[in-house]
Amino acid sequence: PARYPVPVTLRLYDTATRAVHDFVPVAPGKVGIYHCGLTVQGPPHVGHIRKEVTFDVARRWFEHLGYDVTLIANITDIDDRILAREVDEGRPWWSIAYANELALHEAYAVLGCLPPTYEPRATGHIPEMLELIGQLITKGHAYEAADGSGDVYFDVRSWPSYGELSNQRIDDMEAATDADPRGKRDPRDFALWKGFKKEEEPATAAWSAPWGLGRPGWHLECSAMAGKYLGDEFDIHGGGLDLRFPHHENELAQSRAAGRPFARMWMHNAMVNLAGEKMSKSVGNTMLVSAVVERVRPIELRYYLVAPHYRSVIEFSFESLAEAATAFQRIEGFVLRATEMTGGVDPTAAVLCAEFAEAMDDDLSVPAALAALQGVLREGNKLLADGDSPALRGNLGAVRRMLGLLGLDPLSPRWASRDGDPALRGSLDVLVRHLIEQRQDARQSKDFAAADRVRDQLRAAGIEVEDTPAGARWTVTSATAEES
RNA sequence: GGUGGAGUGGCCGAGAGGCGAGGCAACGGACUGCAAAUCCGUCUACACGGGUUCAAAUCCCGUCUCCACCUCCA
Repeated sequence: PARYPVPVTLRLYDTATRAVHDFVPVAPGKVGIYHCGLTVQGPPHVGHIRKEVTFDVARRWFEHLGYDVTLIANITDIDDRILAREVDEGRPWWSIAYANELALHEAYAVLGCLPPTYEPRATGHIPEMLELIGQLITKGHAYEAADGSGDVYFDVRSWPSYGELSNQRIDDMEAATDADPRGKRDPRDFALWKGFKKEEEPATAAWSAPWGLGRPGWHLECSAMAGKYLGDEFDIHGGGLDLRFPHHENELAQSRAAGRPFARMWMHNAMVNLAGEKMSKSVGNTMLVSAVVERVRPIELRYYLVAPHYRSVIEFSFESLAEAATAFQRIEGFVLRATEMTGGVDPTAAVLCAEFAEAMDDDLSVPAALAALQGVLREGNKLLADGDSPALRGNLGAVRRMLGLLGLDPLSPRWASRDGDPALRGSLDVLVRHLIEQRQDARQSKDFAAADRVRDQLRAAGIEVEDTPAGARWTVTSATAEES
């Protein structure tokens, strides 16, 4: 439940003004966030999922601050590329879109992202889009194409502040579309509605409109859906930085031209690069989420994506990914050992570390927040040597609280598959304990060769034994390899 | 041509005028039968050339390199 009023502590970078501002919500205690989901022309890659993870962390922090969060992420399930794939794949475009939508949901779940409040599909919002186009035509900001194609364009020259988001002037832009005027008044005018081309496109991809059969333009979809679920004015519009222009610029122009104030601020995450270039389908250098999670555990991939600041470019490599996994294992190791020692704590009851909160309030500075976590963790590791104690419980709770806010608590039910079936694990524990006792006896009688033999046998089976002040503990180290 | 962003120690990755984030790796020490884990310590960096200042990785000028956007892109 939201606390009212929520004190303003959060500062966020706004792409439109290129500065950090205090976050002041449209409605007290509430925050509405819209971020552009996926054009479901293929399964999600690491770059796509970085965006999901970024907004998932933002959402968790807003909720922590007491805001009632409405998070909307759309699914663009109709566009040129999806239609083009119908021919390639030999099945209907809508089937391809849906399959990729399911793959996106799978990736959300695998990476521990909370589902959005709602995930509207473009094809389900044609009436809202037609209404918006109608308003724009009435106000003189949109027109039907002169070539009889049935297209409707936004008239950029009619909107003086066009370019405000990306800080560009129309006359400075490269007019790449000059070669193909398509009945436009200005080459930079963009399509709100695309007339149906019956000889090239399936009939299932056409809707009727006052301007004839057709389908919506990409930019329009987001304006219509954001307006429907968040209102004419809402708090944050997000997405990948590559969408700033033209997509977000166009959304902003058409929404404001229709008389809607639209997003108060814009939040963009930086790209994931691969081999020095933005990961993207057109470049052909994508790394699918499904492929990466065969190499590292999903929680480790999440750590890799969350740990740098969201506005810093990530240069993807398996080397740096492996390093992140090692770094995370140190954190996880403490949580696991301290939980064994204390019998577990309730992280929601823990006090949140002030440095962590300050870092997160400062434009979601996860790197500084993790540094704060490391300090608490180091203290916890010292306490661990002395056995169970209220202080250790405090540190464990604090660490898990911080991790939970980043979606990285290894004991969250979300990651429960880590140790496999609990019943199987119980059976395994009986057997491993038996071997550990044998080793213990051998050590007692100083037969270290025999003791080491037991340890080596277990290691060969993928089980690592460590001696602690409280006795030996074991962990499965090759779990991921065996599962896949 | 236009609009933004970045170049930090072996690596990853923060910071943004003075007090050296953090992690990984390496090395030394403690602990251990030996390990593992952990703790303590070591390794003193900011692309280059000028300038401002008592003081510059941080500000200014110039140069080089890289990335993103101006075409579908998270």
